[in-house]
Amino acid sequence: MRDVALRARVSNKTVSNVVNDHPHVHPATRARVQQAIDELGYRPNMSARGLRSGRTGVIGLAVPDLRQPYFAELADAVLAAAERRGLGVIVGQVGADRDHEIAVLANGLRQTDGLLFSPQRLGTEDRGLLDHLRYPLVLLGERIFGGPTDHVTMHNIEGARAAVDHLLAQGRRRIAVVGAHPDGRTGQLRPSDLRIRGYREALEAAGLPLDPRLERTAAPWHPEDGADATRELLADDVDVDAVFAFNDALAIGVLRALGEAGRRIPEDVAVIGFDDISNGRFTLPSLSTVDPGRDEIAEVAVDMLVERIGSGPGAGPPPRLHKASFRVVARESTGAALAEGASAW
Amino acid sequence: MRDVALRARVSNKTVSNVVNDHPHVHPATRARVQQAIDELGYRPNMSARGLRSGRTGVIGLAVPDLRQPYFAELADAVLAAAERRGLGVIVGQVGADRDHEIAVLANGLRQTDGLLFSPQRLGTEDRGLLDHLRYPLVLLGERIFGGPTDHVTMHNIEGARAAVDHLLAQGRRRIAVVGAHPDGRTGQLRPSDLRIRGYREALEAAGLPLDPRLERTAAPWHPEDGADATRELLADDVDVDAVFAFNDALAIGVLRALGEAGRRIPEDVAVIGFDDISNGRFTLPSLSTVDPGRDEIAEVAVDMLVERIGSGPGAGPPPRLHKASFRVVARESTGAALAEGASAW
DNA sequence: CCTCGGATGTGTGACGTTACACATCCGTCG
DNA sequence: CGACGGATGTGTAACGTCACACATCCGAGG
Repeated sequence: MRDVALRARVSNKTVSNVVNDHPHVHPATRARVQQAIDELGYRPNMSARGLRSGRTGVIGLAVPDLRQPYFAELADAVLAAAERRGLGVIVGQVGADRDHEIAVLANGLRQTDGLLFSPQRLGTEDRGLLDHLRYPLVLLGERIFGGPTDHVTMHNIEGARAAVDHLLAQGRRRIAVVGAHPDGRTGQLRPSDLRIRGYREALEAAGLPLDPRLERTAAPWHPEDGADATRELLADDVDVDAVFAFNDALAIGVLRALGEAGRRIPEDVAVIGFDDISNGRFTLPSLSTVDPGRDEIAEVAVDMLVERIGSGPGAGPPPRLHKASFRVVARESTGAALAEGASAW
Repeated sequence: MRDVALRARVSNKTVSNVVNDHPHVHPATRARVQQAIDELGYRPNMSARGLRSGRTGVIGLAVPDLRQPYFAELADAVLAAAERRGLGVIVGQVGADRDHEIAVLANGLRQTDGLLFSPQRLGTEDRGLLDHLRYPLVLLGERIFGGPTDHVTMHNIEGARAAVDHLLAQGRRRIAVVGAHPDGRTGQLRPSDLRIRGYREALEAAGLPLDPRLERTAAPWHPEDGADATRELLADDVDVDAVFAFNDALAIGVLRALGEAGRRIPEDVAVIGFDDISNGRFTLPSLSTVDPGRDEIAEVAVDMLVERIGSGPGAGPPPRLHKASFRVVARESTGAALAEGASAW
């Protein structure tokens, strides 16, 4: 910077002013400085800027695993949202490791101004960990409620209910779910707990009985788990004309297991998932699903984080909870051939 | 840091020595300093460290789009490899935008020590752009050859040839490809050009004729493009008993289009893809493919970049080209029911 | 008993940037 | 015509860390 200043015959503060688009720089001076910058190939040193300003211009995103399409697409959305705001994103993979999650929470990600964190193992019972953070944090996903931080989530109950309503509207009456989890400790509010609640609400509202044999557990939510659960469902000889899988990865496994068993989709069994991963468009048949508002989640989460970073520790508004809007995406697997029907919220 | 030093009754520098595990610190002193660190909750300021050392401990990874499973899985592998070396990774999505790629190349990613870059639009003809970089760069993928930088790639020709050999070994004789590109400018060596070369070599080695009607173009390589190309192939009434799709995303579309047309897989038509994305395990039928050695690519690329960062500009070994080892993964879509047969290279 | 050298620890300054307080210039207004 | 104020530009001092050159201590060997 000093070299640029000497070459342009100005002080280095003026160079700084030019680089940062400060006002009160004469156009001629600005041009001279810019030329010197170009000639010398000067580029500001981000570490020094970070040291001086206390900001790095980089945020962290901690997700369990990018190989899960949902998180890859979430990362995509967050990266895009951050780039629009001139921020870099350091991505960290935490895995499904509770200790690793605690470590990330304790330290944040190095070199970042704040963290977007989508925990998979930590739950409501760990909310105490959030009390004395040294950096701005915005939580994504369902696993911690009522903590002292901002939280962006989706309409799990309502989305699940809309998915089941969609199946009911197609005349289905024996609707199974795949992806339930055994009851956890009190206060656990996992996505599976919420989604099964939406399922039960929808059935009850329709005056249909609940049948425990229709509620199948599956964990983790990978395709093979959905396939296994479906094979067991069929082996138990339960009467079933539709399956609501708690995410699209499970649903892909459900499609596969039904296909193996010779069931026609959607004629014999309709299938709907949750997440709207892009792959669902290309399964055979294409997969109906619930779009949980991923882009909105990313936008809002980055906005909240930026605001927290800007307002400094302690200050700023009280913790907020934002639920993104969702819609049912009807495709072939529920017999809604081409209609991308929407059930907005 | 000064607070820690005062509390532990040592100098600044000794705190630094403790933090950095330098030798020549008395165990008792180390313990006292560590206690002060814990009591004060001191955490080193990475910006200052970066300013002082000239390193940030963060590398950049620029990929076209994380929604493409191949790149999501590549990112996963790179993140894991970087974490093992104590490095952070700033991920940038460049899209399929030539100007954006040039901009990334010109500037690197902010706040990073070096860049792993997987270009999608830049080609051999742009190699001049690499001549005067201000930062260490390692290229991933096929699109630039013979430039002045390290380059990690896969065995495109050999992998494609092995895929076709696998089909030939199953007795297939009318093998189509999906994913060719129209001839580009001279010197273009796109993956499609290389993979089609492997295809032709395999056929010629087997004494089979080349049939232009069997070589179908498709771009970009998304599932719908594979489905479209397959529909056209079938509409043209070409005799075909196997399809080699140039990546797994295309192959998923191929499976779909064949299914729509009532062709049985693999009885009527065998299908093999390329990339070994994890989703291929869960299609119906499961997808045979070529594992291009993604983990090896990530490991080697990060190693090379770390080495370049360490050796400073200009120094270090001459540009290297590393080709990862590959293997054919035989699954149901080529009739190899359960065997995860390997054809190592 | 002295010297020497390894182990241990210290002070100072500089990395590149920006904020602060301050100078200077020039046109305008009373 | 003098004073005032906005526009424009300057010097200096930090931000937190680590490297350098340098002290000091202590035990071993001559």
